[in-house]
Amino acid sequence: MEAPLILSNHDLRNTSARLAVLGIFQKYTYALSHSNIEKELQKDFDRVTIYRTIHSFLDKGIVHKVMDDSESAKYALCVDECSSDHHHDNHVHFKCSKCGNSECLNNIQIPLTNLPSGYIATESNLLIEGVCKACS
Amino acid sequence: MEAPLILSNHDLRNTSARLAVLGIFQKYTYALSHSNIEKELQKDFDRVTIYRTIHSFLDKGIVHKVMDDSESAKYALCVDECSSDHHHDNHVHFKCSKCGNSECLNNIQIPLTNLPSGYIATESNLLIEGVCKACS
DNA sequence: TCATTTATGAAACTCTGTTGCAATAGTAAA
DNA sequence: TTTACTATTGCAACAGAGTTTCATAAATGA
Repeated sequence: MEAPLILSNHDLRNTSARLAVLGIFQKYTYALSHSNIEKELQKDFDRVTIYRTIHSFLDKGIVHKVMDDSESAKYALCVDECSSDHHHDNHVHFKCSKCGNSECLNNIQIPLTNLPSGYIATESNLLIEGVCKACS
Repeated sequence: MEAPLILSNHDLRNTSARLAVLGIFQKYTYALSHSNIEKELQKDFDRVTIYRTIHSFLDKGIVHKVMDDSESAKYALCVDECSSDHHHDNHVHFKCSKCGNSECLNNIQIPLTNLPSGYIATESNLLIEGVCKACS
């Protein structure tokens, strides 16, 4: 989908900062951190603007947070099922120990797990670490 | 096991900082962050000492890193199978969205996942979010 | 085009985590 | 017990991640 349409569909104004950041997310297949995005941007947006852009994307369900064991948070585009009400809640991510990139494996479902009694699951995230296709 | 014995078994000197931090890990059933530990300590150890203590515990396999979606890293005691060579590599953690605590579910194994061809898994971490027994 | 609302930039700040170095405490052996 | 060696600690300084406030600028709907 076109970036300006994605923004307006999610009730976000079409600003140059958002279009630029969204374009970067669309360009990469793996999860990006704030500093990844900052370096990739041509125009010099303020650090704070980038943080706020990421937060607005998170709020509206355009991107989701990717957990890996690196210091800082990473984000990746949601698949179509995500919305601001309800993030797609069964993510599998793969982090390559060689290149350090984290990819979403959208086609793979997390198998259900039997929790101890009294525990109620609402969301689950599986992070698999190893060597990715490009590095093996 | 007694704290001083745990330290010497893992080739770490018995210092007051390490005994104090290890005592805190033994006291709580859920994963702790650096700041959790700092607040909990009676005696005023230097921030850096606490960081280094956590790192030495990680190195020696006394604690492992717990991933959740919070800003800062959290750590929890390893089960007995861990060693400095080989961390137990199939962790399931449960994060409660009410109290915010992350527990290790040591009895639960992560089901195997079929990866796309070319991907090689060496480790996997499953984070389940929801409501814990104490909060439900 | 105008008024309103939302987004941006700048500065200042907090929190997390690291590094280098000198002083101190543990440990093993004499 | 004392010594000598090595590991650990505290301190200072730093780098990076992330947030808040507020005045200015840009987007949108009328």
